Amino acid sequence: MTIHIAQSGDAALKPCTHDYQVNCGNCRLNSICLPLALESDDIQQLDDIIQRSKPLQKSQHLYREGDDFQSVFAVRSGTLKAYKTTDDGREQVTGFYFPGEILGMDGISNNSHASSAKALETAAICEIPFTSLEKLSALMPNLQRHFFQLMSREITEDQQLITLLSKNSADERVAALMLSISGRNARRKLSATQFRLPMSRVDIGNYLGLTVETVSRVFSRMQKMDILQVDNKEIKILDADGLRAMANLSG
Amino acid sequence: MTIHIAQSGDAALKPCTHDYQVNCGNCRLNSICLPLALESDDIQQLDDIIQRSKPLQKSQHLYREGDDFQSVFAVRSGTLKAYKTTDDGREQVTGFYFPGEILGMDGISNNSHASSAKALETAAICEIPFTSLEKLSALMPNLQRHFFQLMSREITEDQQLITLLSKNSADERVAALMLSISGRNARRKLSATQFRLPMSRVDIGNYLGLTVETVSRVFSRMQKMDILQVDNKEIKILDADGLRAMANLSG
DNA sequence: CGTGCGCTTGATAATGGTCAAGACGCGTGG
DNA sequence: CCACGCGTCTTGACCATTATCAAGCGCACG
Repeated sequence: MTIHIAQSGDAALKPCTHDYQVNCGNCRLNSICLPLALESDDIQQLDDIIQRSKPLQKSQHLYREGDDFQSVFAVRSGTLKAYKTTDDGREQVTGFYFPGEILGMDGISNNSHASSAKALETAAICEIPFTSLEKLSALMPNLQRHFFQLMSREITEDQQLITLLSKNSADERVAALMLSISGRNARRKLSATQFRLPMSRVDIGNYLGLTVETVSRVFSRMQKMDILQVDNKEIKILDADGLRAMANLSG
Repeated sequence: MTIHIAQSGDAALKPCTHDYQVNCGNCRLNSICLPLALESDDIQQLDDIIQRSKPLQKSQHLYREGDDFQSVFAVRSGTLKAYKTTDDGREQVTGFYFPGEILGMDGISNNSHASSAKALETAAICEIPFTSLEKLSALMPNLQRHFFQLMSREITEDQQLITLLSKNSADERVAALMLSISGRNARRKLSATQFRLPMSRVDIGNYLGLTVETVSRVFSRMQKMDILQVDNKEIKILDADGLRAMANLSG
C-alpha cells in the first residue's frame, strides 16, 4: 500500500509502473483468488484478460449502482465496501471485500451493477472483463466450475448475513463480524487476533443493521468483558472463545 | 395438481405416466425458466439432461442442509421454501420458490447443500444434474450466460432481503413480501391481486425476521386500513398503491 | 487554534418480542 | 354427523432491546 511513498512525486505525473511484475502467476493471493484450481498454462491465459489499472484512492468508487456491467473485480490490496442506497437516503452495506476476494457479480443478472463499490482505503484492483471470462470459462472447465463456486459462495454468505440480521442480537452480530474478519485475515496469513478495522463504525452499523451508537456500545461492552481490546480501529482479540460464545453462530 | 384424481387408484401402484408429455419445449414456464434465451435445438439438449420424478408431497424435503450437492432444481408446480436451521433450533427461511424458479444453487460452492428445501404443497420438480449442466454450458454460451444470470439474480434478491431485514419495519417487510408474491404471480399470468398464500404465518415470520404474532398483527392492520383483504391464507389486494406506499421499498 | 468528523456515553422512547389466552379450522374417530 | 383435539391464527398486556435525541470528547486538518 505504501510502495510509492519514495517516488510519489512523479507517480502523479504518469501511470505507475510497479504493477508490471504483478500477474496471477506470481500473485501471493493466487491460492485464494480466481486462479485457484488452475494449471499454470491456464493461469497465463486468465492473466492475459485481466486488466490492472492504477490504485483506487480512499473513498473513490470502483463502480456505482446502475453503471453498465462490464467486469468483475478482484481485490489485490486494500478493502472495499459494496452498498446500496435506499431511496430515503440510508445506506445498506452488503459486503466488505478484502484482498483475494471477488466483487461485482451482482451486476451479471441485469447487465447493470446492483450496488456501488467504494474503496475504504487505497486499493489495488484486478479487473476481469466478463465477456472474456465467459469465453475462457467455456474452454476451461475448472475455471467455469470455480466461478460458479465463487458465485455460490456469495449466495451462501448473503444467506449467513440474512440469518444474522434476522435472528441475532446486536452483540452477536458484532461478534460475528469480528470473527469473520479475523478468519479472513488468517486465510491471508495475517494475524487472526490483532488487526486494524478498515471501515468506520457507521459502515459496521450499516452492514449489521444497527446504529452507530449501538455498535459503539457493543464494543465498549466487549472491552469491559475483556473479550476485545478496542482502540478506535485497532482491535485485539483477547478471548477468542469468549468472542465465539458471544457470536453464538448458527451454521 | 389434481390431474390424477380420476385414476388415483392405480397411480399408487406404478409410477405416474402423465409426465411423459412434459418437456422444456412445451412447458408453459419455458419463457421464465432455464430454457429462456435458448434456441429450440438447444432446448432439446437441455431437456435431455433434465430428470422429472414423481411429485413431492406437502412437507417432504427436496434436499436437506448438508446433503451432497448433485443437482439444481426447477419448480414446475407448487411452492417450496428453502431454510436453514440455527443450532438453537430456530429456522431462517431464505426463500420461497414458485413455478419457473430455480433453487439449490447455494450447494455449488461446497458440493453440499447449504440449506434445506421443503415442499409447502404438492410440487412437481425438474431435476437438473449439475455436472451435465456444466458440460452443456461450456458448449452453449447462451445457457452459460443465462445460468450466470440466474445465480446473479439470486445474489441480488438475497441483497434485497438483507436490506429489508436491516432497514425496514414490520409493516414494510410484510407489504414487500405481498408485492413480491403478487409480481411473481403476474409473471406467470396469474392474478396479481388475488391469491392464496402457500406458506404459514410462521414461515412468513421466519423469512422476514418477525414473530408470528407480529405478522398476524400487520395483516390485521392492513385489513383495517383497507389495503388488503385477508381471509386466513386467501389474500386480496384492495389498494395496490397503498400497499406500495406501505412497503416503502428501496430499490 | 479553531472546526469538523468520528466515536462514545447517557436519557428517553418506540418497535417488536414474549407470555398468555382464546378463536378458528380441520381431520380423526366415535 | 358430531365431538374432540391439535395446530394455526389472532388479540391483548407487558417487557426488553435497540433506536432516537442530545451532549461531550479527541484527533486530524486547515
